[in-house]
Amino acid sequence: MINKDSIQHTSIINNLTKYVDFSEEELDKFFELGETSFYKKNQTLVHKGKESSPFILIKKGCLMTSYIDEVDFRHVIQFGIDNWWTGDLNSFMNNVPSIYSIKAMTDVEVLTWNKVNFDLLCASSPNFEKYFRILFQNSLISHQKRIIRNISFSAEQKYLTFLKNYPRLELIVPQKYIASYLGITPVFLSNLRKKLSGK
Amino acid sequence: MINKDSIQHTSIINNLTKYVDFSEEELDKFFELGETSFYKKNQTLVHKGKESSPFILIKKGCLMTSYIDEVDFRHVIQFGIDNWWTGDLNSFMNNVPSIYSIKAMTDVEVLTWNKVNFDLLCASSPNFEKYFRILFQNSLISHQKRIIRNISFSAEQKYLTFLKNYPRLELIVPQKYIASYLGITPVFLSNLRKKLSGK
DNA sequence: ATGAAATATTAATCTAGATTAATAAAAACC
DNA sequence: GGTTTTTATTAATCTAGATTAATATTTCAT
Repeated sequence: MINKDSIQHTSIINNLTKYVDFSEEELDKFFELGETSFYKKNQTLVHKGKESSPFILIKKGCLMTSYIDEVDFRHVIQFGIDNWWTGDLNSFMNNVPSIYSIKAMTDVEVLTWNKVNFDLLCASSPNFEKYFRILFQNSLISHQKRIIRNISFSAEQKYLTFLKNYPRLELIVPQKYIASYLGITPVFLSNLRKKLSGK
Repeated sequence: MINKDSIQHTSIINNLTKYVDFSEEELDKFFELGETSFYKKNQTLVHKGKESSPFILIKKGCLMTSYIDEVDFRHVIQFGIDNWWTGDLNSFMNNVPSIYSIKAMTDVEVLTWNKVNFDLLCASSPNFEKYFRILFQNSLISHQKRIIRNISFSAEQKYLTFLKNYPRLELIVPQKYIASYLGITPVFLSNLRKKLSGK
């Protein structure tokens, strides 16, 4: 049975089958257990300290995940775009309130799984365990690289790397959030940009 | 069949069965495919840019993973102790030379898997996929927390958090490596320690 | 135990990036 | 389309942490 949405789902399927050889039925199960929803730009999907986070696959658009500290200061920890997974993993897996806030930077369409459906999915075939193992593994590798950058790069190097890694995002996301992601102040990022543009 | 080493392996088994319900046979397979080796303090297990990294489970002792940059400057990215997994995941999974150097901080005993044996292990039972999925997932959660600390904590906060997270390590590991792990200079860490001791 | 090498401390100076505050430019709203 | 709100720029000042260099301490090899 071919899924009704299969045309829109092509790029997701390409992504899934990149590492694991899923059958038609498995793919159907995947979409069947996921729930599609839409959010408007600037809407908050997950509120810090309130509901637990679902596991989110972004179909279209851009989401921003941030940590809000004790003095209500926002620290951006991730941007996600088309085909990226996001969500507060800890909140999701252990059903505790999210420590992050997740907000739409553009209108977005997402597929989400709650813990129950995620467990059903994993239980339905070991291929999903494998897929998520590899997904987390790759994510871990890039998190390690980011830590190296944090420790050893200057603000300028971090910014240039960001531009390389997320070429589109500068046009979509307010600069102050990019500064926060890089761990620098918006004022300093503005100075940096001026300096770089004069080169 | 009870494994000969089973007494020494108790704490590893406790760790494995914490998240996944492994059978006796599965545990046997685990130890059968892993290779035990011993290293002396200060020995380098994995050389940056040379061999690919195995996947390493530390049975006893302390390993340090560091990234050596273009100008041969060392950036410590992880300490591992008893029961921790370590290794250059990317190098291991894709069979490319390690970008990290892994060095023994104490005499160590490790169990290692090469890619072939890791794949055999994962293929032998979906329980291993599940175990590694959860392992990577948890590791991801703590990497995210570390990124938040990197972005938002002062050197002092980072150091205090380090002491809480790794209470024993300060006595084992030269201070300059701890400074590197925190992303500060050894000189500044020394100043910090003096300031803190006077409180 | 003794000397050589590695590590840690201390003090002086310097700088990348923070902070504050005022102005300019963009977005958002009715 | 004008007004309010949010975001970005610019400039002046400040500080956490870096750098350099000299001294003290610890570790290691013989």
